Amino acid sequence: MSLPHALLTALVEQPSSGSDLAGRFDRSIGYFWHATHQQIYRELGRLEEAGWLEALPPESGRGRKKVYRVLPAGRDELRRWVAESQDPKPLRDELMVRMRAESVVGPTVLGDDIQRRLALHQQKLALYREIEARDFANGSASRKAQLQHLVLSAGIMQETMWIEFAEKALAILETPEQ
Amino acid sequence: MSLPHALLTALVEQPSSGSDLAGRFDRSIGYFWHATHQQIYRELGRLEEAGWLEALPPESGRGRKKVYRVLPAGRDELRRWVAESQDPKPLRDELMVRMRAESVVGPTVLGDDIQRRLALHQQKLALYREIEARDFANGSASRKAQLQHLVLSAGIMQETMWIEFAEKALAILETPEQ
DNA sequence: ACAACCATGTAAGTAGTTACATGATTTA
DNA sequence: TAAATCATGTAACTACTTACATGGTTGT
Repeated sequence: MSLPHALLTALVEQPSSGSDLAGRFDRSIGYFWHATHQQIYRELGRLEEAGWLEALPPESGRGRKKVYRVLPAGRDELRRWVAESQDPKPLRDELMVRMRAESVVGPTVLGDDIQRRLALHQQKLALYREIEARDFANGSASRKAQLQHLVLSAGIMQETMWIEFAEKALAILETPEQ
Repeated sequence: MSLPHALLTALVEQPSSGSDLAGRFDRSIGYFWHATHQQIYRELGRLEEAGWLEALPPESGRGRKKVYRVLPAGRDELRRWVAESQDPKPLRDELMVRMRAESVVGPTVLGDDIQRRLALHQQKLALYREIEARDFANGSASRKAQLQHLVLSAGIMQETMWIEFAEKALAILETPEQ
């Protein structure tokens, strides 16, 4: 279960409010761990309850945002969790189910949807490459930068793979049956 | 939601009982869609309720296995679903969270676990290549065979990518800090 | 002051997980 | 005939999703 630890990580990097976090889970962190604002608020409550976070006193009278920061116990928990061994989660790839279904009840218009998604993945790849050029132009000196670059490059590899797959799929799906 | 359609696909390919399906979801189908026997039995009940499946009369007196086959309505539903457009599911990659956490609270022994998982992925890749050599040795003549080969090759690409990633990660994690 | 939006939250529902139960069949 | 295993199933729980609610803040 990673959501609490994804939040701890995000908050170690930068103390934030729920809505700040929701924003970050739509961008950088969200590229490898998605969460909605409902999940985030609920989990922040639990983490505070567990004594891993504290809410900073509402600053400058503006009674709106509730900014959290990670307590030492939370840092310890995060360090413990990172070192924990985990098995790879069982896969669930909806598209592969569709491909296999197509192969037994097809032909269908599955190709249309793959075409559409191909465009999405090309966009995402372009975005990742842009981030890479902006944030990791030089030779990634520190260990921290190297690890963060590696995470980004995993995203790039995945999008590249997806695009390759989609192109192969289209080649098969769009070839008229003999 | 793909489980019902994964089951329909599996049953179009081959009418089966719940436990047969559980076995197939540990092998071929399970390589891209995981399901436990509890999910399978529950869902078979729903699909029969919906009129998409029927249970064959228990054959030859052995009152044990309940074999299902797909009814025409189920085939129609499957064809409809394949052509439906879907957005890519938001990612949730636990390992990437761990990498990013390592980068802020590390160094930890994360490398040990990656080493262990690297071996698992190498095994899986070897298995996929074996299946490929056995089932798709010749030039994949029919459309059906081409699509099934493509699904398998997606698995091969993914495992290959994972191995590449793990090796890069280990190179960083095992370099002593300057 | 009114509308639009922002930040936080509640409620209800679904998919998937984990632990346990029951009867039927095979094996020692 | 007792033990082990197989096939089917129930129950309780957790994570995630979708839809809605409330009160505070900003802009006109």
